[in-house]
Amino acid sequence: MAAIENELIARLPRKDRARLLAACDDVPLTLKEVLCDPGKPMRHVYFPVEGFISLVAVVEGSPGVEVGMVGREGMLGAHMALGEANAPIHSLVQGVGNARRIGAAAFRRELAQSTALRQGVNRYLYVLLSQMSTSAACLRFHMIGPRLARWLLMSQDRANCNSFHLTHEFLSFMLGVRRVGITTAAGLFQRRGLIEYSRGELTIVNRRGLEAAACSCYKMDRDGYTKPLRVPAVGRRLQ
Amino acid sequence: MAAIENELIARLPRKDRARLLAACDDVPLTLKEVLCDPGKPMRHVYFPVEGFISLVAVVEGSPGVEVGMVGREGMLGAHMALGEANAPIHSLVQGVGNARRIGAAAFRRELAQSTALRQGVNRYLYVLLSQMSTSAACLRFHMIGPRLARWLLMSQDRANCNSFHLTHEFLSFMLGVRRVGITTAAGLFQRRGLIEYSRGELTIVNRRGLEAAACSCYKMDRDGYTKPLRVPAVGRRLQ
DNA sequence: GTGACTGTGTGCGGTAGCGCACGGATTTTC
DNA sequence: GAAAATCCGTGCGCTACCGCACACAGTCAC
Repeated sequence: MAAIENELIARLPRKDRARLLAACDDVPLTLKEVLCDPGKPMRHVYFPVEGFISLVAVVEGSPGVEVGMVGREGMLGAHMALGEANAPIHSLVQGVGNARRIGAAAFRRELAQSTALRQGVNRYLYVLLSQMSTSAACLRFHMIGPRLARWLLMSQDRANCNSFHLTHEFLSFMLGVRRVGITTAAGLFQRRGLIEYSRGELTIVNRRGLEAAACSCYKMDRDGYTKPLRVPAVGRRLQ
Repeated sequence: MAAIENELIARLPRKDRARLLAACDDVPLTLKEVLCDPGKPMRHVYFPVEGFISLVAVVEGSPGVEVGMVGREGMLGAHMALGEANAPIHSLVQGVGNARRIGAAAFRRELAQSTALRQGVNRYLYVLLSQMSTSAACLRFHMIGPRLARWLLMSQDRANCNSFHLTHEFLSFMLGVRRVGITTAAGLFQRRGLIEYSRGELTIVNRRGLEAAACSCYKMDRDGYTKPLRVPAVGRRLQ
């Protein structure tokens, strides 16, 4: 097993993990690659190992906005476990890296064989629900600066690396604001020594400072991943 | 069986339905009743028959905002099927009526016994995910007027009745805007003959007109409930 | 090296929605 | 029937963000 592994996979019992990995391909995640479109059937399920994927909601009259992020802690295509073949949402690669990929049918077979996998996927679906509702409110009430800080921190957590390639243009798309809004907010962070960037290469310099600048949703998201990992015994029965 | 029934329950095979109903209480949904708080364990699962429930996300520095609606077409507590006892979000009764209520443990027993119930709940979870992502984007990009129209239409669909008790104050809370914003938008609708209201009693007069005034998210939501009801055969295996 | 392209900074007018505050109208309370 | 509470309308200044447009600096292609 690689030194670094997707966490849902890493938590599986050895036997289940081996079987799942045997059914997986190792694929690169290339920047801005579109992994699925809403309403279209998904052929594969992805377990990111490095890099991460953005879930983007699009409505009429908008270029889209990010409502969720999938990194090493999660997976893309969890809804397959709900018996739905079609993707509910756009998703595209945001941080380059690589992922374990498994075909839809094979994934269903693994689900049928592994209780632990079902548990992990279900738990992740729950986290996703919580994350989306938080994102919705954050999107509505919080200002660009704090949201940008949150986004950068979340990316760093998932990409596991303090510098990544992203332009203001792209960030503005993710946060659903104007490019200029990003320029202003990022410029402020740069002057305060929290980040540095130039021509699409952004580096987080002062993580603590950024945490202070982020809205509370960052903390909520983090808690979302750690807290629900313990479920009461009675809840495990059916998984 | 009552002339009107929750749709998830109505779709169950007769035997499963009878068993589930036997385990249910019939409870009234009273206005502004809080059915669960995030992070706290849920004791019951609700299947609304009439009336509906709002899912409300709260973040720091906001009074909250609605991110989802549960009516006859859905249920509150679907996450139980994911093995999580704790509610992911606030939910409170928004339209009075009544619901089938079942205890958490009993619900898990029913899930274990009924494939059809598992299918229905899973499908509904999928719908909820789609609905939330749409809501997030709608919240961000659409203006008060169209959002208000959408909200009224969605309520009407769920409450199954063209007039309900709600004040501008409450609407402003649901949509995450100022009360005055609602007054302005609703006043316009009233002058255009789409709705009528007075002291907390609001009536939809011209549904067509309201549909024209609503943002496209209304249609997206509707489609969300109807379209995914057909799943490819291969997807059913595990449910 | 020249030109094309990409990424960032700045400026300007416009506006949807905000916070706050007050006034009038109807209903409820006692 | 007087007092209190609820609900709705209006007005005013403010601000965060929008759309648009342009200038400038690295970077890349050839």
